[in-house]
Amino acid sequence: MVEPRPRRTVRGSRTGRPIMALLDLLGRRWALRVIWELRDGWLTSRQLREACDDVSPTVLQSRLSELRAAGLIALEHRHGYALTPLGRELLDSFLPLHGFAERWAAEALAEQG
Amino acid sequence: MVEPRPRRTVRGSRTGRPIMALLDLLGRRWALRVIWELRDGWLTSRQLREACDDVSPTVLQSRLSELRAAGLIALEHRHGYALTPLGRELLDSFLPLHGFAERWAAEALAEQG
DNA sequence: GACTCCGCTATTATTTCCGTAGCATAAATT
DNA sequence: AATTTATGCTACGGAAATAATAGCGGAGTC
Repeated sequence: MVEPRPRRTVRGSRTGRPIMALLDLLGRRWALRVIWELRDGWLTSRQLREACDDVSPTVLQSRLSELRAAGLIALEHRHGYALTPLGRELLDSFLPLHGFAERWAAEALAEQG
Repeated sequence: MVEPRPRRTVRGSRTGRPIMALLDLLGRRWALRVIWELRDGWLTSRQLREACDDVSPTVLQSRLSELRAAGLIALEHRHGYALTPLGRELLDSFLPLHGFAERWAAEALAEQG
């Protein structure tokens, strides 16, 4: 699967707008989750696998490659994976989602049990 | 495919934490994009289809059903689809992504042309 | 030199998604 | 009243992405 990059046409968009490349990248399975799980620091690929409910290594490695190519995470020898400054910035950008998820849960419970 | 709801175990998570349900929901193809395209108001399902680069109606309808069940979008007769107040809140939560995408593009260009 | 953990890959089955065509309904047009 | 147009939505077959399991080569450790 092609690695999404800004200013390049991506899966589902012919415009090449950066936001589209980003939505393609983040819309792939486990991509958001991986970034989320790296919020507190380094994780080896196996720790990451555990953290993501034993995701299959095939997809995990795909996502890791893509996220690395996108410059959002980095791999350091004997440490594992971590967010780059850019990746950290991205995480901060959707950190409000966590708070939202809680409100969402509250509202969904109120409505439908 | 099961519709993700908070406090319910979802695809890829046995914990039922709301954030996991949300990441599952938003991690599906076109989910983020649909919310994004609804940022300026009502769109009929066909307008939405066009806006999403002619996404196949099969998947679009799946995402629309899930997003409706999650209470993030609503369908009104003769108007089409629009974000609910909750959905609007979600959009606002990841609106910073747009700004991030632009910085990401700038940085990627600087690094690799 | 056997252990352990690392990042990563091969293979096969399953799930999800795509592309095309088309349905039933309802409003507008002629 | 008949036709046209647009709505939300579905069926079906093929393509693509993901899953599950097993295992590789390398690097440190004891």
